[in-house]
Amino acid sequence: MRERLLEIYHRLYAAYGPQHWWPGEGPFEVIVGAILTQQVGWRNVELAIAGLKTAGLMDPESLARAPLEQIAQIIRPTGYYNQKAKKLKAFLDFLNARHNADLNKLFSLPVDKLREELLSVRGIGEETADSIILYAAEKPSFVVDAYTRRILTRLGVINGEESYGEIRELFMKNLPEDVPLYNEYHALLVRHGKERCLKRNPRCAGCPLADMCRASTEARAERG
DNA sequence: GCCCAGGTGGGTA
DNA sequence: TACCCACATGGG
Repeated sequence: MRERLLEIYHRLYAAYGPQHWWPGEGPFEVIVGAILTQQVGWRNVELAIAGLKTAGLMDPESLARAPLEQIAQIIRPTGYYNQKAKKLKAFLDFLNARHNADLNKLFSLPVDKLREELLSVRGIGEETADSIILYAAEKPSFVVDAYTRRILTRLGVINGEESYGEIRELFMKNLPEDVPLYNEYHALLVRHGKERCLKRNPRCAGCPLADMCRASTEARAERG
């Protein structure tokens, strides 16, 4: 499995190159972006982040002081804006209550404890927690998303029914614990996922994983 | 007009 | 546990 996961990584890297994730500046902006990107395209998130910066709210203190309604209006382009405004507030309340509003204190926790605390915040689920750990705290926690599941299923690496935690463990138990590797791997899976090759490129022209896809399809056919 | 996008939490059986 | 639903805007 280790060789297989590394082969996929090397193919994607050769095809797409470094993705320079996370897009954005600084740990707080990464956290805000991780919450705002839930179930919405990144382009919409950029609009919201620009709006927060213009309003002078892209720091924990200012955002914590801003009225919920103001935040909601600024982040409208990301959809679910009322929910997401509450999620941002919930994180800030947590940071203030548990870590004296200091991101460095939060990030000084061991990964498991950090993950557990993030998951206790209303509105932060597994993917958002892992995104914050990996891309804001820069600690090793593999991020699994819809593209990850779709691509691995297509390649026959998983059957698609696995839980988030099972897929995360598949990566973390088979790959070296390496932050830059986790960073690039997840970013490349998203990059590849956006190709939508199944819909728009049925013949897999130029796809770096085309032969692996075909082998998986044939193996499935043989099993019946 | 329709479908999808770097999810999450709450409710019901 | 396994579904089902609400949350909502912008781009193809």
